[in-house]
Amino acid sequence: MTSLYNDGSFGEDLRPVTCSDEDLEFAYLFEYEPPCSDFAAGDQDDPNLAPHKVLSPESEQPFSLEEVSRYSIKSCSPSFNEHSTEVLSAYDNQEARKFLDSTRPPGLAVSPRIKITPSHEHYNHGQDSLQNPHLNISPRPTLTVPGHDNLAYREPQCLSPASSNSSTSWHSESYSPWASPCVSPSSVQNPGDLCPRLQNIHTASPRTSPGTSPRTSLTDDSCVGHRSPSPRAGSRSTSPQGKRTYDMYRNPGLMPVHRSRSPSPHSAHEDHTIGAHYTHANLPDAMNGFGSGQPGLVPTKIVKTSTQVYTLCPETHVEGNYLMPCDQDLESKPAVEPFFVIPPMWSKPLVPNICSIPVASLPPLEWPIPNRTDQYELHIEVQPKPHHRAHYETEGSRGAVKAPMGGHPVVQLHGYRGKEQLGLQIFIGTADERILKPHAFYQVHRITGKTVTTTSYEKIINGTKVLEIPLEPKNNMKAIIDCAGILKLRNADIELRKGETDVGRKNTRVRLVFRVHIPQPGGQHVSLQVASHPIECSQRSAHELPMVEKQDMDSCSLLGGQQMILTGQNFSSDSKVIFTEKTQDGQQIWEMEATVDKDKSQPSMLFVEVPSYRDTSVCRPVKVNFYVINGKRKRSQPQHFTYTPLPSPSIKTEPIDEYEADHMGFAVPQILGLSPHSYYHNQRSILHSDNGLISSMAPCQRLSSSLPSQDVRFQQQSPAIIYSHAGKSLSGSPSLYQQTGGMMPDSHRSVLVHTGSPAQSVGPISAGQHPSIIQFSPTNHHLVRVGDPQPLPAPQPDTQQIIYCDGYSPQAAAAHSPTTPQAHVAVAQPLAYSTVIQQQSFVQKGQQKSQATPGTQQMEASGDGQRRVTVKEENLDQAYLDDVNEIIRKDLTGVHARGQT
DNA sequence: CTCAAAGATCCGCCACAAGCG
DNA sequence: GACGCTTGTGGCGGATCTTTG
Repeated sequence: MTSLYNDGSFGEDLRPVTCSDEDLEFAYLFEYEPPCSDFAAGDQDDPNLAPHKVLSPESEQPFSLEEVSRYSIKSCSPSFNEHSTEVLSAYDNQEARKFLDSTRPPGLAVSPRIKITPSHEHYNHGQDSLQNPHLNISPRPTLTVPGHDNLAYREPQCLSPASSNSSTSWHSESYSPWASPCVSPSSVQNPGDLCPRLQNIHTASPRTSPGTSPRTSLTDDSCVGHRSPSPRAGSRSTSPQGKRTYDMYRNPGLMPVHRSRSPSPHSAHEDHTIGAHYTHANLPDAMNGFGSGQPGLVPTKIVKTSTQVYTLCPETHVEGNYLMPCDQDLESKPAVEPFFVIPPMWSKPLVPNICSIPVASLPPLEWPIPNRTDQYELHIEVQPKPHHRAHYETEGSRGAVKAPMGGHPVVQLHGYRGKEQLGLQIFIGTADERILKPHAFYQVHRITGKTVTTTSYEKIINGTKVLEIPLEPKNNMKAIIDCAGILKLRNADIELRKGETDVGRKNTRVRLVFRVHIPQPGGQHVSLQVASHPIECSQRSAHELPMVEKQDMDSCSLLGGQQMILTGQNFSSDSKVIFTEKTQDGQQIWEMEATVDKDKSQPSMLFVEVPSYRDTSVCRPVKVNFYVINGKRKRSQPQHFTYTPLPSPSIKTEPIDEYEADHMGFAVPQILGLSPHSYYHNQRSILHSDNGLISSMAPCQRLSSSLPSQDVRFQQQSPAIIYSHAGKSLSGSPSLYQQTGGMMPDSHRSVLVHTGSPAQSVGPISAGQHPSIIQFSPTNHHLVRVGDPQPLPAPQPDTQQIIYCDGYSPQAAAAHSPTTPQAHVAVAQPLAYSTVIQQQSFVQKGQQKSQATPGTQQMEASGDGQRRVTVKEENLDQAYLDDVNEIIRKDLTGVHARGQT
């Protein structure tokens, strides 16, 4: 297998491309985020978006079907230009690189990240086309790379300036990042082998995201049986949205095509979505803007499907580099070094935006955002079921996420008084204890069909598929989420992605994340986000693993004895409930099986008698975990339970500790309407804390909103106000963070982020205090300090600012790279700051010898450079740990240095 | 190398709606 | 237009094969 990546310079567009060596010979691969409404299409309602004619370079007439069909390159960027084009060269071909470096046009970067296998003959069709004199668009002198004859770079330039961003001769083919990046240039390896009718069908990408691909159309039923050995071949779902056999992937020519008699009620928008596909028949129209009126018809992948030798025409630079076929014998030049042309970022959405706010103005998906302000609240009225079997692309849809009691999740925006509808964005987020971010291995999948009542649109934001559905005042700003399924991406595909550090294995829990952006006067907007409870997406776990959804109590006295009712799934008569206690470094120090009342218990309910704690003399609350286990390795996620000390006048008051913090934390989710038993609600409070961090960012753009700190509700939710409750120095009292970590499942790892100056006073961060942020990168596990070298403008005493970084761009945000885009906010060292990083589930120990407690790293320094670093470790994965420790090491080094001075 | 678990794919059924006679 | 049959599609449940640790 060969893995291709586009270059990191395109940040968020890090897409792995995995091709079988047999399939891959030369491919232009990329995905672009958007839309390109001015490409080969137009908006019938908007004269400014009138279809652009894509003219044949030869005839200067719109492409004909025949002409298009002669081209083998399957799509193109509509915007190849000096701003956007990048040439990627072979990773290990220094010679080629040097050559390219010396010859490439300005503005074209050469990436060393591509590895590719030699070319193969795949697509006679394409080869013929490339040899077609009609394609000899530019008779410019060609340039060959010594020893790499079929290196090629081509920029479509054959278009008039008005449509100069359009392609010349490409078959469009979508490439979906969530879809398997397997690119099969051999879409039709041998057209003659296929159903003759299929030769004229340009199928969807073999890995096209189901929900994103407008269905291809079959011209002849006779082809159906050809591709399915099933006795019910004709009746089996042939939806390109879903059920595809593995063979179909291997041979996309066998891809089913759509002949729906019941088009989706949203089909009018289908082609506005990403990943549009074309048939040969409709491609010319699409390219020429005829007939479609579908601004979203944007090819998202270029696949050259010929072994034709190409040469670079560098002299044309921006305006006209073509991939020129030449006559050199490929076989005599085995060292094929293909180039990959990477598209630009397009900012225009493929879909008609419900949300009118430009994507570039919106916070990245991995940014934590509160679910409420004093004015608005985004709330999940009905949570999704804790299990939902995600479907692979090879499968048919497995439907929309449902609610536990039937129906579907419901989300409502409270407090909105406007008349305009808003767009509710939905994406699949992580469900571990880290900062919520888009899940690398799952994507939201738009469900359409008769059962779906909610209109939805798809878009990609920074590589994450996002559904957008309208929130309408007439519906009381409530949306029934019956259009959101979950698509599972293959682990291998995602793990190959550059910069991806997460592993897919056992990473099967997700959350539905909902966002809304509420425009404010003056062009600002308030963004709110809420995430659902975790959803387990694996097949097996749905049948085997017990899951606790609810517990009727979360604490009792040390003596135990009380009955606790657990509600959940997959309980059995053999289910046991085990209470455990672990130290901060993850060592289990207590385990006790609770008594389960088997007579009362049901598959969805367990009646448990809470065991007494091992030491009933302790005088402080003790947090433990329990889990349900059905047998070997079939245990639920750990749940949380707190033993409270027996009332005694002799109990002395302890300093602020985890327990106190926990209770503070609990107040938050309750206010938010989340289950107090869910660990994740605590994470929400983490996020809120981060929002507090965000609020400290400067120089940033204040986007919203004025929040009276006197609002009690907001005080209970706002991190800034929570801070104020904490008393004085934030860092001096890490309880806020400990509480969060303390509630985390043992099996999880976490990195919590805290910022604040010890000198900071209560309330909103004040001017001149230079708060700093160590922000855990959602993707790469790097910590990025976001400092503020400049005194912050003093916020109004009664306001809270939600600030997004100035200069934020999709590229930056999407990069999923902490080192790129936000660099402009990672500015100079703050004059004084404090950092508290708390990790749980560490495994590495002993790096810091001056730990106050086992498994805890703590470093303090006082004085002007007041800094405090507190790290707790409990069973964190090593990889995880390494990243953090590196940051800590540097941080501590700096502290030491300061201390010495 | 073996094994088990998890991932990925495949198979087939059902319900329902639309097309059609 | 009603009816019944056929077909297409979505939505599963479960089995099986493959990969991974």
